[in-house]
Amino acid sequence: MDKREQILEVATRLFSERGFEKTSVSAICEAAKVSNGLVFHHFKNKNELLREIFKKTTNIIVEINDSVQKEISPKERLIELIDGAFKQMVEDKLFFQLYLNVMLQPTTKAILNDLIKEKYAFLLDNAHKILSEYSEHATIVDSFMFVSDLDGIAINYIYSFDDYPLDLVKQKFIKRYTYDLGDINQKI
Amino acid sequence: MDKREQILEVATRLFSERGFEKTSVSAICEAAKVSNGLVFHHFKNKNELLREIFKKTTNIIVEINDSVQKEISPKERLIELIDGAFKQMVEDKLFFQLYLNVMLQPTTKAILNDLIKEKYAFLLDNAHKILSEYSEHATIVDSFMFVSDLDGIAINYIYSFDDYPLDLVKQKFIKRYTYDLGDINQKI
Amino acid sequence: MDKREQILEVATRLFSERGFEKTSVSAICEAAKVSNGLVFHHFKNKNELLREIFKKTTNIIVEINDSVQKEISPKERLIELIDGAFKQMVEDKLFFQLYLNVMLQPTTKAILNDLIKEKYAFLLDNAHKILSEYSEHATIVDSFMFVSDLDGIAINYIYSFDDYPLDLVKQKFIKRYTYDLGDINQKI
Amino acid sequence: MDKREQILEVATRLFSERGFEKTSVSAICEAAKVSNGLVFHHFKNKNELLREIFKKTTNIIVEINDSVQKEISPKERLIELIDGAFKQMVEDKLFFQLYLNVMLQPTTKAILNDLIKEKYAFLLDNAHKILSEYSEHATIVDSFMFVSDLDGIAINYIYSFDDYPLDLVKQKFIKRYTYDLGDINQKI
DNA sequence: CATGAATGAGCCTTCATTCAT
DNA sequence: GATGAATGAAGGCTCATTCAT
Repeated sequence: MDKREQILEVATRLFSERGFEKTSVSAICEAAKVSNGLVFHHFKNKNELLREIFKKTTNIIVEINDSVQKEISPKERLIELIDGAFKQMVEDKLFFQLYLNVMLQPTTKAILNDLIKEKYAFLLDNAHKILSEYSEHATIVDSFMFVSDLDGIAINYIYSFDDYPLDLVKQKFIKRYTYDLGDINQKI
Repeated sequence: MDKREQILEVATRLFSERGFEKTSVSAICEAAKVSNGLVFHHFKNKNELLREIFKKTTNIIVEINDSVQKEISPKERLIELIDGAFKQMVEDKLFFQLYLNVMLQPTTKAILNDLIKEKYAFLLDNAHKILSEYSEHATIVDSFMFVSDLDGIAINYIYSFDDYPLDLVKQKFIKRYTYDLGDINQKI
Repeated sequence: MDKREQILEVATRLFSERGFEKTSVSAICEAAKVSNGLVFHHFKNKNELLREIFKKTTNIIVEINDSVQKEISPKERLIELIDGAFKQMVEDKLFFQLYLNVMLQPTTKAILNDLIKEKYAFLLDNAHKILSEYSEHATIVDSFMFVSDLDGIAINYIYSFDDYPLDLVKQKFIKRYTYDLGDINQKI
Repeated sequence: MDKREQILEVATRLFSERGFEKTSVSAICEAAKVSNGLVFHHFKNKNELLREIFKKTTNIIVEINDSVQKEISPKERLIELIDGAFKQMVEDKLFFQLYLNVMLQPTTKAILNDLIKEKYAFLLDNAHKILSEYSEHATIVDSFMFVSDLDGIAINYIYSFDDYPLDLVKQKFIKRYTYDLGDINQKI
């Protein structure tokens, strides 16, 4: 049983649940049944551990976006992208918690600045690619909004209270982007 | 010069800039030119100080929403609400930072749970009122999305990198809500 | 009973006895019957504590040198300076231990670099003044040697083994400097 | 390439440069390009490594003193001894650093106590032999002072600041011991 | 109301050392 | 001989909080 992996796993969970600052290295070690020193044998320091986790977990995003590359129509592809994002909100709540938590905390944001920037560019780029394929009127502003909208929904679903109507929101969201771009933009 | 007020002011700024966890009481006292013990004379503890600040600052939200209650058409009222929200993102960046930061941090969220819940209900309610007045087809789901969308835009504007096209986003956003609800919903 | 003073006192003793690196802050606190945090309330950090101690203790050197300024002949003054230095080796062994220890440890030397430099310049200067008054042939090289000699004797007396013949050394030392400079230099 | 030797070499350098306490075993291993465990395979522990190094390096002293045993006059022999000592200060600064550092650090002194004692006795003895051969009036006190003087000069040359006039000091030092003992002692 | 000394728990990190391979 | 994962104690330091004045 790889103890390094074990540390990563436990740390990911605890960082997500409690936040980075509020998760002590000792807490991780205790939960991972590992000595205190081992963390620093495998990772330069707590910050580097966070970076490692961030890199690893954000690859999920890439995978979602990549999985959409099948031989389907642009519209279906767009819907599938949205579908993937919503599915992930439900299945990887922890991941989203970590992602948002880390982005909104000045300290942690500084630690991960380069990685966040990179990932953000990727998201934007991907959204732009799929939106453009769907509608020739899609602008970069639409991509910014697409990403913002998903973030906003994630935040409200995850951090707001239980009664968030995610399914209904999803339906409206799909309608918004399949209708908006396909028809509205061109009308206006 | 009221020292209690001074503490509140400085603490608000520091909490916003550095995050709650990363702002020590001593740091606040130093910046406010006040002795260390005074904070605990005026506030039960650091958590209570945060609650006080949260209560005070979130009243801005209420005020924005209230200021919209003039004698104007529902559409104008909706536009004015959106306008106010976007204006605040620019003018009260710090306030948004604090708000988001605090909501996405498990610890601080727990501290403020009741207050956040209350404020969230208010926002939702207010959005619903204005949206309903504008379109009879507006559902509660629209309100959820309206709030989500604004959160998402705020997050991306504030925490993403400098090049967020806030003005263009705002225009599209207004279009989205004046068009969407007025026409689309009723079609579908 | 001033706890700050108490910390300084105990720390001086422990630093001298065990060396700076090998004296933990906790050890100081335990010995001074003071809580662990208090050290950092009064001193910025362990290094700064050392600097404070160094400043305070090296003032003894200044005092010795100053106490020689009576209305006596240059020769008597020189002898009195030597006398003072030897007396201090015996009475303030701890101080010398600290001084030498700190100067020869790369880390601590770095911490105190400016202070050591300053103190060294003072010693050299003072030696030069007194030697010059005694003999017009005294050069700066004599001052360097005077200081070196005293350091060497201190080191050997303090760190070598019990049988160092300090009194006899002192007699020879006085002879060396009263004879050497008065007569030899002028011959050569 | 013998890894044991490599460890010894690197450790000697690092101990001299940074001091024993401030040199971690890992630092040695990294610099020696050797695994962490190997040190403890070859040496019982860090202390034993220091002892080994001390034994090895202090043999240089013996060699200097031994190299003086040629067929020359006592005065020349004395001068050559002094010459060797001064040359070493310049050439083996690191060695002196280690030697002084270790002697003045309570912890390390304890570790090496027997070895230091032994080496000190040797130095004293050797000085005494050479001084006695040169002058029948030389006493054991002269030997103590001879050793002290050299230590003092070394300390001041190595740890004081760049401007120590070693060459001039050396000239005066030779004069002192060739003149002092040859003439002064017998006068007084 | 206001100060600041004092506390003590907890945090991140370092490090000598052991041990299975 | 050689590796490097693993341990656990200890270190310097931070910080919310209390309390005498």
